[in-house]
Amino acid sequence: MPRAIQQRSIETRSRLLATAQQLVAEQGYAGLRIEEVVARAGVAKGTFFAHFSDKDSLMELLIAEQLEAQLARLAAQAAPGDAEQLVRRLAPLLDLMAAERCVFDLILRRSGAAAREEIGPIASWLMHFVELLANWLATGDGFRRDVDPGLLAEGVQAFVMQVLALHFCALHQQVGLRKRLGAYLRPWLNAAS
Amino acid sequence: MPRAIQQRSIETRSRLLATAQQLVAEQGYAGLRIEEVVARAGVAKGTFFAHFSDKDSLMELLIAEQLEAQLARLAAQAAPGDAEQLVRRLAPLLDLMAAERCVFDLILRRSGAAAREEIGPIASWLMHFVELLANWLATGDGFRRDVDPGLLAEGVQAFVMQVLALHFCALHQQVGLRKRLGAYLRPWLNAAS
Amino acid sequence: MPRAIQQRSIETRSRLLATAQQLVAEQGYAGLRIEEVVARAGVAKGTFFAHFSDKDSLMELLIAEQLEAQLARLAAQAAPGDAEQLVRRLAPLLDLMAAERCVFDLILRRSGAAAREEIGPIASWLMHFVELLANWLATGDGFRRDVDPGLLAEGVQAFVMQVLALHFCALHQQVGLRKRLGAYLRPWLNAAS
Amino acid sequence: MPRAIQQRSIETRSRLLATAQQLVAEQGYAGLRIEEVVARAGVAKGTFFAHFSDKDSLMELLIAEQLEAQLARLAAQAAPGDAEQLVRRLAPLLDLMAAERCVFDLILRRSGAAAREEIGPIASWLMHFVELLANWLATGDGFRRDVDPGLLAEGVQAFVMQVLALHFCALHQQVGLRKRLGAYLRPWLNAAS
DNA sequence: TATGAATGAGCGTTCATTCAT
DNA sequence: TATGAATGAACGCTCATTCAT
Repeated sequence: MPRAIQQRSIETRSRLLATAQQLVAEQGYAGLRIEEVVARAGVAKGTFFAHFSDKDSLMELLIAEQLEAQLARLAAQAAPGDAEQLVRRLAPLLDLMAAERCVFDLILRRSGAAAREEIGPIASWLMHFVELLANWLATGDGFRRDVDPGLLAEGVQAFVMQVLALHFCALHQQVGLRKRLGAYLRPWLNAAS
Repeated sequence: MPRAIQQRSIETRSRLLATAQQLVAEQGYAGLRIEEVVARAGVAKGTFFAHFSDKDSLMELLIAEQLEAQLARLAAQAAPGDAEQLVRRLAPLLDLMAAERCVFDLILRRSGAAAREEIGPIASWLMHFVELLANWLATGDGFRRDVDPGLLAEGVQAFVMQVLALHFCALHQQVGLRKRLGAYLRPWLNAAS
Repeated sequence: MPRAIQQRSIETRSRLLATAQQLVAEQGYAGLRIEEVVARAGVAKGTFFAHFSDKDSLMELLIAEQLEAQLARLAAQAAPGDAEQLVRRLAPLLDLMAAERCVFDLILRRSGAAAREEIGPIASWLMHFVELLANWLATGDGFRRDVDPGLLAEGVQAFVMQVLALHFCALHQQVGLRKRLGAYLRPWLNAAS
Repeated sequence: MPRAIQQRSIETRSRLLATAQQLVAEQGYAGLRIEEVVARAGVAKGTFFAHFSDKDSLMELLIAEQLEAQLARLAAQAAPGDAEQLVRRLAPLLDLMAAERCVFDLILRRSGAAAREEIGPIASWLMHFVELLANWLATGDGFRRDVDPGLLAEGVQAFVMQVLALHFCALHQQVGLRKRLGAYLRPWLNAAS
């Protein structure tokens, strides 16, 4: 008879999460150290790994949480009418992903798992995100109709990633994030006029 | 008063490169160890760091060399007529980049520098690659004309990267590399029929 | 919530110390290699640095241990009656410090910390050594009374160091160690006769 | 028939010395790198070692030059009357030697060579310094007469070194340099009153 | 004399992860 | 569940010195 998960366990886990979140807020994801997390949470290192399979899993949870919040915000809005509007909608998401190189890396690393069985929080988020995009693209008048909205949505994903990848290499590119995305999405999405 | 670079220096450098290449051939990029390189090349560790700033720089050179070889091969060919042909042309390049996760990672990390001043071998290669694509896209009859070929070419880059990123996440996806790229490139490139 | 230090940790630490001591006995302090220590102790290098901040810290511990042993031996003896006797008492200590250049260097580097808060093993030893000297000098009939014994003791320290410094510069000076120290200490310590 | 030393050689040597002096002025002795010296002097590394046996020799020359200047200044003055005055006289010398740890280390390392045949610039300086001290101590009325002035002078050396050694270990001790030296020298030097 | 490429041997570091208790 | 000591494997680095040309 497997016992219910103990109360203490739940508390420890959420304490670890909260602590990690705090540390990320202070020092960013790149500066996150398990050592610090456990020290501040007042547990042993081993305890951490009893709750999370590895560091990436923790980070994935934290990042996915932020992404989900943005997704919820997007989902609450009406479909954008054209590429221009879409870019504007995506701006906060871009900023989130562009904040830290390692965040983008993790997203890249975990995003494709969408095609597999074991779907993590980020892959799951991405699926929903692409679904939302597909819905939008199927709805808006300004979008092309000759291509499957699902494929279009994946293309949007590709361009978002491209824009982010360039962002992390070339300096002084913050300004261009949205502009560049717009340049890609207009010919990709817009209905032939 | 900088004097000429000595012959010995050139030899040592190329010996290090050749040795590294050999080791990569034997064990892959992921298995490359500097200690092994210098040991087999018969030079001191300090000598390595006198020639290359770090391990990544060496790897970048090796990878860029392979990429350049492919690019030369492509450049010798006539422009593809449509997306279908283009995908076929790009297949060897895809295989190269898909061979090892760490290779793709390095390419991603270094590719965007194209927009900056200090251009490394990979960024330089990418520039030339995109230029070639742009030329092709400006030439082929089957490609759309309503978008700047340079932008089209960047889009191809985006889709190549997307396809590769997915490749490394989902297992058993090798088969899909080309197919998936085709699915993206057809609507992106083809002239409206 | 710091818990108790585990037994295993204590064992590992003392194993490292014992191994290092052994290696010093075999090859001297100058020949001590961390890699050898960990290899022979059967622990990982990381473990070493979890126990000692760096190589110098380890050496300081080992040296301090020997110095402490000598100090204990001295402390067990009655106070010397005059400078002559004092020099004879100090001979083993001199030999210890004169055995290796790097030992003396470390002692010099660490000795003065006596005046600070963070007192390492050597500085701590030196404090006790000078205290013992002061006690002796306050007791013996043959020592001058017009100067504070603490200051006298510090002077002895100065002369010991001088003698050692000379020892390491001029070759073939071993013979002179005690003689030279005597020459200094007689006028410094002896009661005006 | 050995040719005279070439003019070019002399120039190179003095250029190296001047350059090194400049770099020391900018970054201190501890920051001195042969690489920088030769780069700025516009010669090859090998050339440096054709002129100086090693880095220490160069530093010894530079340091000895400063020490000699101070010694000349001292020699031009009349003998101090007592320990108090002596300490005041030595203050600039103390400051010089206390400026950098590595300077003091080099002096310590080279000072004892006085007892050998191959006398370097620092050992030579020290000999002269101790001679001057001996002269002074033989002259001044306030100094004890029961001990050979040469030995007394060596004692002064010992206390100077002691004071410097302490200076480099304990922080915030600059203030105490002279005071501490005075405390030692008074009982060591002063005529019994 | 001058050159400058090569040497070399070991240190300190990293920190997510494992595992015996 | 929780603990926390131990792991590990390679990297980057140092930079005065040597030596063949």
